[in-house]
Amino acid sequence: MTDEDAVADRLKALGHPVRLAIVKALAEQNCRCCADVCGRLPLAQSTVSQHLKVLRDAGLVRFSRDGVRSTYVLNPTAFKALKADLEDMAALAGSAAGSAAALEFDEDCCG
Amino acid sequence: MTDEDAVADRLKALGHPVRLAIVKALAEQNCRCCADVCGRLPLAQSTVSQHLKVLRDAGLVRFSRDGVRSTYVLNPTAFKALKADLEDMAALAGSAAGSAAALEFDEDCCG
DNA sequence: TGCCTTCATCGGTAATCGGCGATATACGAT
DNA sequence: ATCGTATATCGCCGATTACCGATGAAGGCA
Repeated sequence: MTDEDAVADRLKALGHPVRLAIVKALAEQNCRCCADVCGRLPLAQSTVSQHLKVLRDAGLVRFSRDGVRSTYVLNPTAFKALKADLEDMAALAGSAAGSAAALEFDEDCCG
Repeated sequence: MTDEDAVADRLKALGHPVRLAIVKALAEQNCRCCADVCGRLPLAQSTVSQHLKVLRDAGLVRFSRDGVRSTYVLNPTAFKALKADLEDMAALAGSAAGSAAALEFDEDCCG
């Protein structure tokens, strides 16, 4: 898996409203087991477990089993990396748009 | 569509390696038509057009028709907004992880 | 041992996605 | 009017996703 694909996987993992809600839930309290997350969402436990697995596989969430419970914690490193990627894209988008505006007077772009 | 869903849609739109490559291509040169993007990717024109539509529908890319050509330009506002969302999440993840680390000495979390 | 709780995984189903070729649209040039 | 170019859309398909209920695995407790 290339680096780009890993970024795409993480973005894709976050690209679902339920998983965004799960991330929010995990952020609200620092320590959360699966049942807690289930309690906040109108979804079956199996569904929530699968979404948690997606976040886990993407590396966005760390997980440890404590006896019967599983504890899920957001992985700050992954989120920071993703933030940096978005920053890069935003910078590129900004400069591209700036140049494009300048080119409104220059019709022979798109060669 | 709620605000959260819009964020999810944008993340989802970026959550595909081909679409990331398209964003990169659009960023490299400030002005790009569909054929240019097609030239960089080993995909059929119809496929590229559909990916561009996904990016367009998500609001990540602006588009205008100049005669026969379509010009696609990255939308810096959308990228900045997404960057801000990721910053928020990274901050939440950071504080949550910090508290979780502190809780390594406090076993009675998770109710 | 047997029961309860917690969570993960399996199996099935409906919906969506990603890709393609073919076709449609729309414009410029001849 | 016709042709060629550039792009969008349609129809189709195989693969994947999202959801559920049911089942399985494993710890805690009586």
